[in-house]
Amino acid sequence: MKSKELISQAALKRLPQYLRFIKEHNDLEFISSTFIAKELGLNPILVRKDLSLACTSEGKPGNGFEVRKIIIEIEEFLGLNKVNNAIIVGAGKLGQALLNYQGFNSNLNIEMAFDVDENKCDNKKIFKLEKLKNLVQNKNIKIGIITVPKEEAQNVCDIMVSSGIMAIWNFAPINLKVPENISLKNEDLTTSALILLKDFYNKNK
Amino acid sequence: MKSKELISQAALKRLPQYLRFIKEHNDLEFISSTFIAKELGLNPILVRKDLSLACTSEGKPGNGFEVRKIIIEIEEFLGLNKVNNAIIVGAGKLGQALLNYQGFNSNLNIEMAFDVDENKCDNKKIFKLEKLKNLVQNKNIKIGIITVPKEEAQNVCDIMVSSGIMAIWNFAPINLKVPENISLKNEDLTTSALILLKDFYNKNK
DNA sequence: TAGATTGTTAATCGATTAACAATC
DNA sequence: TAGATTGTTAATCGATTAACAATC
Repeated sequence: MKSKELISQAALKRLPQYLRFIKEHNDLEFISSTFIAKELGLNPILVRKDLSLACTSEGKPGNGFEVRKIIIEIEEFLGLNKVNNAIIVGAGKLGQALLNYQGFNSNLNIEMAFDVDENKCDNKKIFKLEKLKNLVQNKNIKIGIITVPKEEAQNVCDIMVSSGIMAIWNFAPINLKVPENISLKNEDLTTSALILLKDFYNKNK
Repeated sequence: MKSKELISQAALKRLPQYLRFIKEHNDLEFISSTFIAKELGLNPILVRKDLSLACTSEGKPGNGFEVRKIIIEIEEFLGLNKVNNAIIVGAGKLGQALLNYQGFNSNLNIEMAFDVDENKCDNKKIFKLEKLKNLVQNKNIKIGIITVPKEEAQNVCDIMVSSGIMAIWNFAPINLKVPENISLKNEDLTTSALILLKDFYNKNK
């Protein structure tokens, strides 16, 4: 088995895009990097490079990659076949949107939701925040999602960390402080909107 | 006025982070790149470089940057003082979350929401999708947000483009096709979650 | 003046692309 | 065989970091 370098953040963002595209063409037996690249507006060499990092099977010169195989291999590489149990704190609109989100390929399973107000949402059971530590530890959950207002985010984050949560997906617009062994991903909607607007202004000036 | 190179995507993502941090310290008269960098876990030279791209005023050797001034200049650079009117299509939970989101510094103003079902949300007026083109053109709105299921996303996107929308913020997990003069920002929650999970597994293996 | 910090120029690093021989 | 595509090695490009003289 060839030893693999650590994949870059950039490549990691492209892989789900490839996967989506390849799955849309699962009627084909083979798919080439040329084709993928052209449709997604990327460089074919880049696509090959990325695929070589994620896949164990190799492409067939002249034909491309075996569709059936690389779908499985990319999914395997991205960990899409594992179920990851998570909790969410903050049962406002955004929290509920994530609770109901169909997009997570059963890869991320939000098992429980917490809020200071346990009646926030009518169609799901919401637990009081105080119960978090106990439940998280009993169920051995390692992933936490923060969808509370920014004023409460650091506090919630600290509670999560002290309860054994090791990966935090933060939707509050604030720079959270976490120990460095904790994985943190900020989903900063404000910044995203800003990037879009900037691009828009650049194109139209 | 010194001519500025086009700012990189990476720098553009850091600037809001700086801004947030600097604003938290608006009791100071001066703030140094050293201090900002240390607190945010970045390289001070990088911070200086980024600030030099966004700000017109220069730092004072030995002291740093004038807090009052660079807050204004970064906001100006990021366009945070402009109000950008937008529409949203898809009034489900995620759409409602965005409609109610307090985080957009009044920078992004979602003026109207559309859905196939005009009774989707009780506390806001939702317009029928058919009315989009007329309303968007009358109000001269250039920014559209897509929060519909992925099956409908491309159709909604096409309607937006043909109505004059020039910048699209897409929350559906699908690769939309848009003409190249249109700005498109995909907010792919699935991919985000995946990046977090990957990092988590890397750290804990 | 000494200490801190600046902005600039050059060096390094990593990611993307080009060139090309090998293979189906 | 000819055409298409592969994976690898080397070149390029862009972003980050280092070195350092200038300034408060």
